[in-house]
Amino acid sequence: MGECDKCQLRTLDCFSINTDAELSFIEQFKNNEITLNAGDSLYRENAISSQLYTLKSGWAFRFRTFSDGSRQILNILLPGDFIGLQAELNKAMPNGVETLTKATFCVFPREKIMEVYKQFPTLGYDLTWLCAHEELIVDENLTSVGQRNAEERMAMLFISLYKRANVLGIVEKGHLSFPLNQQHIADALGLSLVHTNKTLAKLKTKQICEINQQTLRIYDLAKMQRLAEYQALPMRKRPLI
Amino acid sequence: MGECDKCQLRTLDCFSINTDAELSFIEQFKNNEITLNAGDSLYRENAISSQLYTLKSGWAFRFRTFSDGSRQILNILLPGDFIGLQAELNKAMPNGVETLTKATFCVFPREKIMEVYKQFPTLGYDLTWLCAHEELIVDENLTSVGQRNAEERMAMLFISLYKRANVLGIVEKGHLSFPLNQQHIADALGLSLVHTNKTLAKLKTKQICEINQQTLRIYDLAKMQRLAEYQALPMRKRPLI
DNA sequence: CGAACCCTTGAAACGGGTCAAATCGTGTGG
DNA sequence: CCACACGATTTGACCCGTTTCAAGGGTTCG
Repeated sequence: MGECDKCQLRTLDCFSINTDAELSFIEQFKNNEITLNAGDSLYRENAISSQLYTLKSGWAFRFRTFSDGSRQILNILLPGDFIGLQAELNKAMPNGVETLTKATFCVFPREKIMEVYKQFPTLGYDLTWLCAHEELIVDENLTSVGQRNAEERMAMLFISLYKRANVLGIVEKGHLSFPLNQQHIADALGLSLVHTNKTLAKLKTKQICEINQQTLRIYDLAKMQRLAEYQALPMRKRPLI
Repeated sequence: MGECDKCQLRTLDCFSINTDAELSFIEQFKNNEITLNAGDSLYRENAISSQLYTLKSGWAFRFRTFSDGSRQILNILLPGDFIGLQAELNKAMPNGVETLTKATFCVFPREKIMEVYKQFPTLGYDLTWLCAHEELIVDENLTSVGQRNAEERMAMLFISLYKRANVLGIVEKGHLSFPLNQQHIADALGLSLVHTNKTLAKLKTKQICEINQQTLRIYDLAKMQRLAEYQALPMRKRPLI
C-alpha cells in the first residue's frame, strides 16, 4: 500500500526530499489510497470526514455552494496538494471537494494527526507550510475577484495554473491539458457563464491564449502577466506528505 | 516582558487553556512587544520580516495593493490572531498588515519557529490550526465577493465581525466599536467607495444595521443572517500563542 | 434518433462604477 | 474666535461591465 519512497511525485524537483525515517513514517501513516473518476465527490459540504488526503494524481477543486445552486470555487487542487485541514475531527467540512479528472488520493486517518507533530516536528511544520501556501492561493483568488476585471481575472487564473502545472512537469511547449469547463472557470472567477464565454473569446481574438479540446494554449505569457499584474509567489521546494 | 500567564486574553473563555510548561515556553519564545498607533504599518508588502506576531489588543488588517492604488483587504485581524505565517524566513511578505486602532503585538523570532514544533508538538498543531482557521475566513470572503451582491456582502462582513468580536467580549447590547471607515469596507468587499456608501445607507433605511461614529449597531441579526445566507463556522476553543 | 451536456451568440436590463461636487466634522494656525 | 485645510461621508447623474434571458449549434453516447 505504502511505497511512498517510490512515489512518482517525489522524482519531481519541485518537492523537497524527505529522510528515510520520514518516508517510512508517512508510509505507515497512510492507510489507504483511493481513485475517483472525473466529476466525483471526494467529500461533500457539511459532511464529517475522518480523513485527510494528499492528491497524488489528477485535478480537483474545493468549493462552497449556495441554496440557489450558485457555487464559488475556492481553489484548484493539483498533485501534491494536501486536503482536509479546513476541518477538525468530528466537525463538518465547510467546503466540498470534487475531481476534475480521474484522480488518486492518498488517505490518512485524521485522528492520528498529532502523531505527525509528536514524532516528526519537521513534518508538522510542513503541514503548517502547506496550509499557509494554500491560503496564499486563496488570497490571490480573492484579490482577483475583488479587484480585477473579467479579462484580468481569467489571465490570472490561467497564469497561476500554468506555473503550478509547469513545475509538475505537465506543460509542453506552452500548452497543457486543462480539465475545467467554462462553468468551472465562471465559478472560480465569480463571473456568469455567458460572460466567461465572451471573455474567453476576447482573449483568443487578442491572440493571448485559447482553450480548445480541454487544452489551454498560452500564446503570449508576457502580455498576460502584464494584463493581470502578476506577481510570482516566492517559490521554494514544497513539502510533500 | 513575558508574563503570558497574566495575559488578559487568556481570561476569555474562547481561548483554550495552556499548560504551565507551554506558557513558560511561549513566554521565552516571545522576544518583544510593540504598540502601534491607528493607521501604522506592521509590515509592508514585499518587505522581509524576520518576525511573527500575535495581535494582543486592537484591530488590524491584511491586504494587497496594486500599482494603480487599489487595494484588496484579505481579512480583518482581531485579538488572538497570529500573523506572519504567509511568508518564510528571508522571503518577502506577499501582503501588508496595517492597524485600524492603536494595537499591541507580541513579537516572536521567525528563525526559532522550529523550536515550537520540536519542543511542544501540540503548539505546533495549534499553529497549523490558526493558519487553517484564517484560511476559512479568507474562503468566506472570497465566497462573498464572488457570489453575493453588495448588500449581502456587507451583511456578511458585519455578521462575521460581530460574532468574532462577541466571543472576545467587546460587544455590548448589539453594538460594537467599529474602526473601519467606508474605504476599508469598500476594499474588503471589492466595491467602490460610492457604492459602499449607498449600500450602507440602504441597510440603515431597512433598519438592519447602521454605522455611526465608529460604532456598528446591529438591529436585526436574524434578517441579516438570512440576507447573507450566513453559516457559522464550527466553533471551538481557539489556541492562543 | 433523441437526450444530455457544453459551448456560442444576440439583445435587453441592471448593478455597480466613475465623475463631480457638496456637506460635515475636526484639528490647526493666525 | 474665526479661517482654513483635510479627510470622511453624502448625493446626483451618467455610463459601462456584467448579468440575465433566450435560442441555436455541436458533440457524444445510449
